[in-house]
Amino acid sequence: MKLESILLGVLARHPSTGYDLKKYLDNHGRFLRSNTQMSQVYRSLGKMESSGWVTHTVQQRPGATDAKTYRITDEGMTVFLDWLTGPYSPPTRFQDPDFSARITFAGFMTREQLLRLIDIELTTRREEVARHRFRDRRQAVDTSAPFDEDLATLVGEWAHEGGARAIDAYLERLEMLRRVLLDAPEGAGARELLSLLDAH
Amino acid sequence: MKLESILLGVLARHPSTGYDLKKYLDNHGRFLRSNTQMSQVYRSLGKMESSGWVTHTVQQRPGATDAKTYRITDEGMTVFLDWLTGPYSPPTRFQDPDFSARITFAGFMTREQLLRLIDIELTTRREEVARHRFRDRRQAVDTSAPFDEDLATLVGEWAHEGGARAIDAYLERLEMLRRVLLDAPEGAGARELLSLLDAH
DNA sequence: CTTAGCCATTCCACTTGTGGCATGCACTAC
DNA sequence: GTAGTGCATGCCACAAGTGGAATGGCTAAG
Repeated sequence: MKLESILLGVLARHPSTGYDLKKYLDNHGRFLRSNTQMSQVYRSLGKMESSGWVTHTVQQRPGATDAKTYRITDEGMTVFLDWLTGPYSPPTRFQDPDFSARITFAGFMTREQLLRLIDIELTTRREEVARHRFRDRRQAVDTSAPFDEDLATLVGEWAHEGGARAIDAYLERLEMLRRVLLDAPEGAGARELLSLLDAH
Repeated sequence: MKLESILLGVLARHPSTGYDLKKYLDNHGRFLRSNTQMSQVYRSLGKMESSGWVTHTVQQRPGATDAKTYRITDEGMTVFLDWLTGPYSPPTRFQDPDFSARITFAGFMTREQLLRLIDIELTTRREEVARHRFRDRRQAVDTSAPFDEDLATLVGEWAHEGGARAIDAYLERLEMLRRVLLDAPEGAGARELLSLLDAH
């Protein structure tokens, strides 16, 4: 996940200062990235500005540091939409934020594009499960340090079981969203969509 | 999550070549890291060797590239155990692999160390839930690009609900493991521990 | 009155990771 | 036979992220 894509997505919704973006990443966007540094935000912003993807205007704050409000340009919007609706290659870990980062900006997609994205994610994860679920999990141990094999086995089984449940639940939720999108009539409003979600 | 810590952990269990380590990362270790490059593995190995954390011996493979088997040194073991049992600061995203990376090497911990780790993770995530679960999720939209607000609302609610369930399930599993560790008698073997796991 | 936290930006040295290329043997499947 | 995959290492340019410090005014709590 590129920080730039997230920043572009936020700026595509509304103009922000670097500080606002950092706040976004710490609050609403905290599932998209851990512990992003201020410096990283400002550096990305600088780079994107020199690429012509964003521009800024200065807000004078008498007595304090001036605030720069960044806005996405048409070119930036093109870059963002190309990323958002372009080819998606799922990362190895389903917990990685690549997929959620994209659907965070679902408002900029059509229903068809969203469905394509979901289908890719679904088939990838299903394959993953098929390949790894019943694989041999034992691992050789040959160490001079004290090693508690019983504890290792317990924790290993616990982790495997938990991982399996997590991915199963994830698949079910993806399937549910997919069904809602397919079942919903063309011009369904938010209320109608949400009640379909509840129904499933 | 440092690649180095994972590599040290694997080498602490048994000697491996760079290629083996890469295979580990693609199979058993695929939940610890997405898409690690060969070059990255070899570079880390080189750096760790010059720090004195690992050494290598050469296996001649007649006709093919020589294989280097890496072994952890006493110093490397110290560094690894310092990381493993040292202070843990949970990342923002509970899906990030920091916690699982540590418990992957639970065999090198005592039960008490493992319990401390679990307690830190538990209290952090509980606080996180308390702070964010019922927070206002609405976001301003002020864009010139086409934006489907109904779709955005649907997906936003779906994602929130799914995230909430995921973290709840995670908390429950952590609590369960904690209880098993507390309930198990001192010298319990693997079989006994696993049946306790099933019982919960 | 003072401490703490929020607003806001910038710089810097450094560490990590990405993505691809080159090399070359052995074995299997078509 | 030849294409693909697995074994095995290493080099390179570049992109991205880390972790901190410096600056300085504002507001609210104690």
